[in-house]
Amino acid sequence: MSLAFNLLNTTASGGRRAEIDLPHQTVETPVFMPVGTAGTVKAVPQDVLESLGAKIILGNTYHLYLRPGHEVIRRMGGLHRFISWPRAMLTDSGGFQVYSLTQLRKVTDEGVRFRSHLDGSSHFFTPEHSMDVQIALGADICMAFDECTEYPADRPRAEESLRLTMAWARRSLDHFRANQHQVSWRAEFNQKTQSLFGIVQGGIYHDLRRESAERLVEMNFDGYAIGGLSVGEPRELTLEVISEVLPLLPKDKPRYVMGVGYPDEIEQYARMGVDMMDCVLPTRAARHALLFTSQGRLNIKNKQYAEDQGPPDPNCDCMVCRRYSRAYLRHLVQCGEPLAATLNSIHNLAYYLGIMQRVRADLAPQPVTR
RNA sequence: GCACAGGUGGCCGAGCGGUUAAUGGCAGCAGACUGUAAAUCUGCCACUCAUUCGAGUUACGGAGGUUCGAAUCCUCCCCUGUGCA
Repeated sequence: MSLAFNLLNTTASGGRRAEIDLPHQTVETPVFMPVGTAGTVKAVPQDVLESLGAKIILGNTYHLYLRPGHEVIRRMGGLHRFISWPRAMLTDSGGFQVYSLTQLRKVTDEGVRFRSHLDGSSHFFTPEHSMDVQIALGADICMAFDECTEYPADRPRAEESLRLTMAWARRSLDHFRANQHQVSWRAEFNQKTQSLFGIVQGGIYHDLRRESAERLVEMNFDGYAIGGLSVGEPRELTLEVISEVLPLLPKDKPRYVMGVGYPDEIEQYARMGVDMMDCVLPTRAARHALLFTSQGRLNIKNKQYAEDQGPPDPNCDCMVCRRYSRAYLRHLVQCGEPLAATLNSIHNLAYYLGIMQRVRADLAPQPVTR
């Protein structure tokens, strides 16, 4: 008893409008999930996230295990309570770190040995360990421990990576099923527990992707993610892989494309039938002074905005655009003021969440006309 | 007034006879960021000409001098800091 997926409408082009009932929140999809790796969506307070309409955010197993430690978080009542986030959460498994910390880890069949990027200490992650940490954290959705395959990966490399991810998916699922009853909030939510998603890998090879999807579906996860994308491959390939994999996934379960994307990408994928997406881009770009607007990219630190009294995006009614000028935002960036990161992040998240809201409206069941 | 220590490109600061248009850092200008080792990284940053390779000009407080060659050595002057009067 973990998750209920209520499909409300499907369009001809494959787009889906649905609701995912999670213990902490009902999430309307397609949904964009802001990334809060270390227990914070960087620079944005939780109450602001709520007012922006964010219904589900991410946390990261690897980072929170290292600091403050999953046992600390367990003792603090779980991640929701620890960071004071009442809505839904999803934790990534650490699989992406197998990819991104390539200089700091060693992969074996058994698991991955990481050297901490914080202090160099050694830590061994297995699928079982990732599940234990994620159960301690207590997010509504957990992710199987995978290896995010890099790009480019030649055929033998993609096969080997897939073999590993599939074996780890099995182990993740078995360990998760055996231990999911331990989640701290189970009694509070009518015996509901966490959900576990499997992750499709296979690089850019369609048959590997297909094999991956089929094997995961057989294992019967609560939802399915497409991973290993947005790791440097051309956009057309990303699109190709998503198009190839989506039809292979069960229609009655959530589909999640991990780590995407630019504003036009998330809109495109959502209209194709992707239910969930997450990306660091809106928040990272914001901290680096790049705003996404209805008129395109806006590098707010550019000199040309020094005396621009207009709002960052004239077509945006977010709390930042309603109140502050481009000139002021640029000034904050120039001064290195922390508020720059906060305001820029709020706008970018508002923009991303706004895109999803529009797409959801478009995908909603239309009133019958006759 | 005397004694030390100094005056280097927008700022700070290396260099102390030749591979120096001058190391670094900051500021400035621009670009990149896709399940966050990222409030990070990359490029440019004297002037003029050239699309590129490049060419030329002016530069290390000022003026002289020594030397094949000076930001670097010498002389005088100006200025700054500290100490003593």
